Amino acid sequence: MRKKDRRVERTHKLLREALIILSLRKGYDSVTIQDITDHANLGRATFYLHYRDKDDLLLNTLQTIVDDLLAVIEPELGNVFTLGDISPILTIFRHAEENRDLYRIILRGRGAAAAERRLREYAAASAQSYIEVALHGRPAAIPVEIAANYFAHSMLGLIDWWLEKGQAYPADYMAHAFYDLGITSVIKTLGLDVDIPAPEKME
Amino acid sequence: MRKKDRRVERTHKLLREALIILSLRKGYDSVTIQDITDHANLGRATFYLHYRDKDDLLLNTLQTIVDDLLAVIEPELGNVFTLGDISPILTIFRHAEENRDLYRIILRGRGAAAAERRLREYAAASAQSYIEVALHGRPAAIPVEIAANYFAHSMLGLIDWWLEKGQAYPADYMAHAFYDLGITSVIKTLGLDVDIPAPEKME
Amino acid sequence: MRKKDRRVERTHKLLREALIILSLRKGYDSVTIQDITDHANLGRATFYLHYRDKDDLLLNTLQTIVDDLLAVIEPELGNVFTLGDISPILTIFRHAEENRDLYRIILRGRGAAAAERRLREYAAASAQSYIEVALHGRPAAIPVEIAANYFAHSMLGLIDWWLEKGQAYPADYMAHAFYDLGITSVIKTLGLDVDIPAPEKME
Amino acid sequence: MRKKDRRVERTHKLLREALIILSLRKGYDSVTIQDITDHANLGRATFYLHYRDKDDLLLNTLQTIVDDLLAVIEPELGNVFTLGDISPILTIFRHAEENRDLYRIILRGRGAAAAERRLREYAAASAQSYIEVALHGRPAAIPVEIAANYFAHSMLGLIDWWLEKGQAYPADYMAHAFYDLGITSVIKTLGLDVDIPAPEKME
DNA sequence: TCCTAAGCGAGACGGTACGTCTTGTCTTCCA
DNA sequence: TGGAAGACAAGACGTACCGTCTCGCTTAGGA
Repeated sequence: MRKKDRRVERTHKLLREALIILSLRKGYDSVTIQDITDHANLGRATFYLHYRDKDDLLLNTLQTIVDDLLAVIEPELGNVFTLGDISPILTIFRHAEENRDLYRIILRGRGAAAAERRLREYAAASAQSYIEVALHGRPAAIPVEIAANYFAHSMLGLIDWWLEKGQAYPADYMAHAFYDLGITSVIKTLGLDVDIPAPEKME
Repeated sequence: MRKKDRRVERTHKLLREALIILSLRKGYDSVTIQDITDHANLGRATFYLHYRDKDDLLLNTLQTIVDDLLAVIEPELGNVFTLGDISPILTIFRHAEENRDLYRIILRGRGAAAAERRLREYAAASAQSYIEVALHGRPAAIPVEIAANYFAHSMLGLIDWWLEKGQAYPADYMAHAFYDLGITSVIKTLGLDVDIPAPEKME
Repeated sequence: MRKKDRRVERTHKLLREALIILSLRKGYDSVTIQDITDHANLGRATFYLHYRDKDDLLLNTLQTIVDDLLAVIEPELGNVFTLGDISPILTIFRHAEENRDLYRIILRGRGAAAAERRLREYAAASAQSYIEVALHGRPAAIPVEIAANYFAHSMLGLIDWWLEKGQAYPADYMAHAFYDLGITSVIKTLGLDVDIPAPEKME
Repeated sequence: MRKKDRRVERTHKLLREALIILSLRKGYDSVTIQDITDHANLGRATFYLHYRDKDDLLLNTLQTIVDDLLAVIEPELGNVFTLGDISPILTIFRHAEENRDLYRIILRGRGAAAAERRLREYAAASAQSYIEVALHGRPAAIPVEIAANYFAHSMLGLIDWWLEKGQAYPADYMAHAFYDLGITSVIKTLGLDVDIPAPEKME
């Protein structure tokens, strides 16, 4: 088997980075393919050897980040997961903070719609499957899909606002606030009877 | 003052309607100015006599809808408002249902980003000011802006999902679900001690 | 009826002139659409409002010149035409001299092949029809199409060489030389018995 | 010194043949390097190991053919040559017929301009030098270069037309026709007093 | 017979031009 | 005088080739 050209990986990285930097600077959809390749010191045609269009590049970039998050959060959820556990929420907010640039581009609309939708759908689907696991087949007081979508959209909406404000609050603070605002009521509204830790004191 | 040419109003209406119809058919930002004016039986240049660009038209359309909602909800809120009151929520979900086409275009991303942002910011600002009124200066347990943004994003996120699903649930049902999922926890997290009506039974 | 925009005619003229000048300067098929529109001070897209591609522009330019030639030569041929008459030959060589730039671009290959072919075919067809008229149905010693093509190609070949050499000889001299070299033998080979004027003296 | 790899010769042959076949099929300048190397089952880069560009390949191919013609015609001309001799003309038309594919590609414009020009110039130069030999320093009635170019262009023009028509007439017939149409008049116009054989009867 | 340089396949890359599309401006004409 | 028609500049799009290059594999021919 032929060894894959090591240049390709470098090219992908350059393109991803250029897209993020330029999107922050002038807005995702004012960014031109030419802008990207100029910034990456590549020929414009080279872009098309690797990606179909700008959205394709963004979606690929999103995927790498999502995979990264999953690698961290999956084990956490898998082991000792209860719906009332705050630690995955903490992980998510911290991950968002670390990758704030990409999150902002995707969440703060302006054209990155395909990526935004995919992320929202992904979050909702994940929430739904975890809720279903937590139910063990018991009936829920309201349809699970409503609760799951509520959860996903409210969390992403809050992250969006938080990042856009320049992270005026620390990630852990936001995670706790979100936990108090959203998680507990979701659990109760669903009629689940889990052990909810008392809200910690925050100053 | 000169009376405004009645034709102008008609032109505006034709353009607004064309934008909505075509956006639903092929997605807001695949719609071309030419598409719009063709559908409205107007010359393309005429468009520019009235609006700066497509976003301008959409924002104007949004404004007419928002004004419409305000005309209904303002009196409600002004009179007997308590944070625990579900009736404004009902009004909002019903309004969304009636104007589902426009809401979907604005909320379901794909390019209508300026309008989406404006709507979200407007909702968050409204929420914040009503919360502040309800606090009468008492301190809140968490920053009001967090709660307000949480509220606005989660509601719009839920509406978005609901409309996109083809309104599988009636507006009143959704309003109650949202009330249970979001409002009560917002109130409690803020440390407000209002009279929360017991969740109604829904079948 | 709407009167045609006078700008269009000006644009056509600018494009034709730019094509000719630039083709002489750097060769027809090194000339870019961008080159043409830059030289004409027009936007590149404007080119495509008027012509399908570069060949289309050249063919249109050719047509205007051919029409111009026909306007002069048709009456000559129509009236007192005999095959032995030198005056149409004179007219052609003079016309070539006046429009030397365009003739050179078309005849001196390098890509203007569609135009070259059309011109050659046109010349051959014209020659053939005039020969047939001159025959009044009498049989010819060799097929007319051979003689006609021989005539057309040899004349255009000679014009090509002459122009490319920088017209080292006057048009009238070339016309006489061509007459002596080609016309008389064509007439005799066909077996026509026309009155051939004795070659004039040239110094 | 290393002996040259026999594969090279095979590669050259494959490329030449691919160029000819594909040029006939879709026109010389619609043929891409990729087309050629695909057809020859070679890598695209390999092409550039042997030729600078497509024209280079065609010119090389032309050269092999011209050398081939010269090998036959040179002895003929050298020995018993008089301008009135028809046999070299016969040889040329027969050679064109045998190599009709290549002749058509080169003569029938469409982009093979460099090769066409070279062939025409070569033919004209040959003609001129033979005429000069025949003159033995006697003055000619018209400049030799005019006669030589007339001769070269008319012959190639006639061959072009003949091949393009699908050789509706046999090579020998065409050679005689050309002889009658062109050679005799060239001789007479130059003022040469050679022994011109009476035209043979053709049916 | 081995080994070693050449021939070659594969394909990334920078570049240039193409023809298309949409935008927003402007001008001319018509009702 | 408002709108229709449409010319125009600008500029991005995705595609197609070009010629260059690097990387390894294969193989022919000299040691």
